Amino acid sequence: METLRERKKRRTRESLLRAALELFTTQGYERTTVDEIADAVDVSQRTFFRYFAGKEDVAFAVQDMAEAAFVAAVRARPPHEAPMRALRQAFLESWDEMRETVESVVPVELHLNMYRTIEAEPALLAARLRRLAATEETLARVLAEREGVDVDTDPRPRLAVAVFGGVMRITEQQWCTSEDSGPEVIRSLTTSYLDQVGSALTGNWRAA
Amino acid sequence: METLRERKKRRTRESLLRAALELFTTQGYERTTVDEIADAVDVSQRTFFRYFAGKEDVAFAVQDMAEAAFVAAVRARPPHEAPMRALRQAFLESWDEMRETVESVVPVELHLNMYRTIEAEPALLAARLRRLAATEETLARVLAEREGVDVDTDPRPRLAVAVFGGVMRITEQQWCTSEDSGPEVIRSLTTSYLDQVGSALTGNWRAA
DNA sequence: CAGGTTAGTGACAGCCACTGACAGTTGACA
DNA sequence: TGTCAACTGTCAGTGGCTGTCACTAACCTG
Repeated sequence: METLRERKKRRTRESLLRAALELFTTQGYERTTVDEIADAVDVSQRTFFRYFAGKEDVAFAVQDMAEAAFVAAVRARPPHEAPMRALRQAFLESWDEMRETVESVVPVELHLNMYRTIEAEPALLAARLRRLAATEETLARVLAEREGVDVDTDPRPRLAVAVFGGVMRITEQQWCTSEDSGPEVIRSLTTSYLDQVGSALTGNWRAA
Repeated sequence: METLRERKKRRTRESLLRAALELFTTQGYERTTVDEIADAVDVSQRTFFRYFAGKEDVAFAVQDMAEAAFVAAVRARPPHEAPMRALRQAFLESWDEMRETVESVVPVELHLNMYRTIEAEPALLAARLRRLAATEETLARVLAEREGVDVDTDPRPRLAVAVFGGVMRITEQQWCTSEDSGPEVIRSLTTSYLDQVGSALTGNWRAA
């Protein structure tokens, strides 16, 4: 049960989040000031900073939720599965859940537009990559535990996750530049790219 | 032949660079203000911003030089070489040249300390990852041209480079946390990790 | 339901990175 | 030596972000 105070808090937070994404995607991240976001929701600038640690935080609030769902899906995979397969299956499986999680806060369309904005704005791209790195560290530890190896002495967990993360990043990038922006495209691009990693490493691409 | 004006400019720039790295590595990046850097060289804050686009730029000035040398080395590899091998060989080969390039501006010791600082400070790590992504984009185009494939339709150049970049990042990370910080360690770590990528992808690590 | 307690808020002042405008200074060159 | 262009300093201003303090609204206890 939610108290009145909590309800008000949640409404303020979600209003700020939504207003921020709307402004970021329409007029750009750099060109949007915190004052504008606060004004759009009719609260003081100081209040904005009580809900979000900074302008960057609000931009990634939704992505963070989706990524958390993905990490949880990886944790839930059967332990006998090979590492790369666990990552792949977790991604495909958590797809619908991620969508629901997102939809509960902001329109999916808005969330997808944010991906394009992030890719276009250097400041956001840098933050995105750092966050991705943090997630990769978490995933590496999960995989290491599953396989019973020490993440600090055996580089393979980190290597596997780095490759997977690289594929995810390239997928995002390609999806952002492509015309048809349906959410299912990401899904097929990811599996396609994962399948091609092997051949990408063993040179002589012309033969194919 | 260098004119007096040019000499003064170069001296000011290198003084600023050195002072900045010294301050960043000793007292931290966030805790160092641009005013401090300018004061250390006895120049106005405004002048600092005429030499460097921002606080971030000065932090990566040396890395940028080293990376440029690496990219040039990749370009110089014989065209018949397989992509991943070209990257690996270029890295090993350009090692000494990178060291010379660095030494010509700041002490190598200082430069190596910056790697640790970058890894430790979130703001710098984010910037580092974004710059690495930019370099990867360049490398992908170089590889694509070598192999005669289209970088926009064939994902393999970007995939290969992403894997290589991932290995480089993990190498840096591991090297930063390890005790012995000799420059040769990076070299051996890189080759070792590159050799293990294959087995990292094909699961069942316990068997090894 | 009256009281005090606590959480959330707004207004203000201040720090720091960064930029534009303008004026002063110094090296280059005829 | 005088002129021009490059370099620099000063000043004012913007935007992200933080600390402080007083005020109000919501909660809780008797």
